[in-house]
Amino acid sequence: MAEYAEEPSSEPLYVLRHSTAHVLAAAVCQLHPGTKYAIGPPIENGFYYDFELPEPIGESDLRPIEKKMAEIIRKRLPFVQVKLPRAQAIELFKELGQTYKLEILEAEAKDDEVISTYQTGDLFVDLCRGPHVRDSGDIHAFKLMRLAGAYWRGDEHNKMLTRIYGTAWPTREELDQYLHDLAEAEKRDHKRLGRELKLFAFDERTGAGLPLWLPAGATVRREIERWIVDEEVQRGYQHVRTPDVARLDLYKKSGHWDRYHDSMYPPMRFEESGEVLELRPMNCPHHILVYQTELRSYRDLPLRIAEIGNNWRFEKSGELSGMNRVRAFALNDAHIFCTPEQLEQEVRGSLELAMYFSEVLGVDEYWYRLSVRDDTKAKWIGGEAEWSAAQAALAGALASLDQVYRLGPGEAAFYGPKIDFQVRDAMHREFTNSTVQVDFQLPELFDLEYVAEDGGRRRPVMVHRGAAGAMERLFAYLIERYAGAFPTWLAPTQVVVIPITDAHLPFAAEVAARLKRSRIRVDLDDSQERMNKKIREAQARKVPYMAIVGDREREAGEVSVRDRAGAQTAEPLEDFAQRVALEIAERRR
RNA sequence: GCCGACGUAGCUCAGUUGGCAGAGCAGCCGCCUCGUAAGUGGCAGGUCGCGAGUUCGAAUCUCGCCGUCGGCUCCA
Repeated sequence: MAEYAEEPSSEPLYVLRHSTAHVLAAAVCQLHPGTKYAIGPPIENGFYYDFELPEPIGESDLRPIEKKMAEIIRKRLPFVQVKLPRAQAIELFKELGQTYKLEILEAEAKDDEVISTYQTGDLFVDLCRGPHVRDSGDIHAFKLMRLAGAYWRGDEHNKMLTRIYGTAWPTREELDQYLHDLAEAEKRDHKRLGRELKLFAFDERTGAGLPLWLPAGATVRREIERWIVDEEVQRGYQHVRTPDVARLDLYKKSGHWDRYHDSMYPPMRFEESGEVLELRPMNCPHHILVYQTELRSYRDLPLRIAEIGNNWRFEKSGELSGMNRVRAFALNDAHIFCTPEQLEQEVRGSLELAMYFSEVLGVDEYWYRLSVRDDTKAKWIGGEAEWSAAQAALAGALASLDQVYRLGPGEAAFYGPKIDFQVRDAMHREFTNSTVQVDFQLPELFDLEYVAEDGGRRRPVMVHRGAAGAMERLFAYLIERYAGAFPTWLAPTQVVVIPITDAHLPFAAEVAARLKRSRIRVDLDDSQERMNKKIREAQARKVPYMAIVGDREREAGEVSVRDRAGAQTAEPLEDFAQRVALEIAERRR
């Protein structure tokens, strides 16, 4: 997301949106005298502007603001750049009572710097590098979208300002297209499809952020999990099962309680015994305990402990979002214990596995974020040398795979840097799916050791990795990626058998039985409905194949196959069963 | 948690200025036996999210909770 530190850009769309933000601010100041304006950058698809308003406003106030903006646009007010010495700029914004602009000037401008301001006619003046369109008449198509609160400088300890989001386009047609695309994206929304396809449900009686996986959704998940575990075992991972709770002390020792107790479930305290148990927010401490069940030799390393582990995090209510952000989730987790020499190779192996999972599942639009520390010292533990060794291993592994990445300063885990696989949902919001993290700190905290060749004790390094991420978030992604039309191997129902009339039910049952023998998930639609209705319903459920049978098929031992794209073929039942089974076995997309 | 919006039948939504709660789809019971996206008739279904308050009277107004959505913050 764009910030005030954002480099100015002369890209035309960027300029247009930035200029529209100025017009928005001008309109708001006209309608709400006494408004202080903070920052108003262009962003992907639009712009926003943050205000401190003299009185609270609601969404019904947006319409009048749009009208005022249209008025300003009709006046064709020129955008004029005025350069001022810093002292004079400070004087100007002081007179205007624009304290946020003063704060920016004082924090970011050097004493001798010439300050750029932009005037919109005589209505509005902003601290701004520009560039801008020539005059407000160059703005042809915009719309205010919504209202939101946003903390000044993105810090929740600061005052919350009122943010107005808008969108702007060169032409009316492009604006309409954008709005149309938004509506289309909403149809792919996993929350909507989750309900329509009966994949999962939320019920306030279980509590916020606690999904119920319905039979169809649980089927997709089971297929993914079976395959994941199988692949990992194949690659030398050792799958374990560890409990969802542990003594609170375990998380105190790991440092998690200290840092994250606000978003951990409250400890369960038992009066009689004095025991204090805690729902686990992640799996690493348990896997460390697995490591410590034996004295480990260098010959055991790398030791890859894996589990699809349930994690419990009490996310703030406003942070919950469908399946993307829940309070209970299952992570495709593993912790690799290795020597420093093995580190880069293990990172590389983890990346390759995550890439492979992504490819087979169809997570095909992602990029790598190398998440590193920033200079907020208190957030990170461990020494400089370890952090740079960790970062070198991560960057080295990416380089060895010829992958480019973007840096994410301040996005590291508290114990070390990581590579995050970043994806976008249907509404273009960014999420982390897979992750590979290097950790020198937990081995230290838990005093992990292995016996080296020379008989001495050494400290292993840990790689934390979620190759497919959390089942919930992955599912949300896949639902949106496929708009609910899963590849056949994942589809909850793979074939619906549809008899043309009740007279064909016995043969339809035979067809279903034959398909089931090949472990194909098949439904026989024996409802009292017409064939057309049954086709319509199978289509709505996005079932990959319909096997439609009547007299002709019964006589020939065939099925009439209609796929969900609408293509039709007639083929022997045996051929159909085999080709679907093959498609499933190959996990074809 | 904070800002804004929202919560009416299983789902999607109507419900005038406060005056007897509606439709379509889904469900159930019939009839129809049909060749590639909705055959047809009937029946049933609602503490209007929950709890207070205002009022002769509240789905509608006020307040507090719960939940959902969009942002902000957070994301081990």
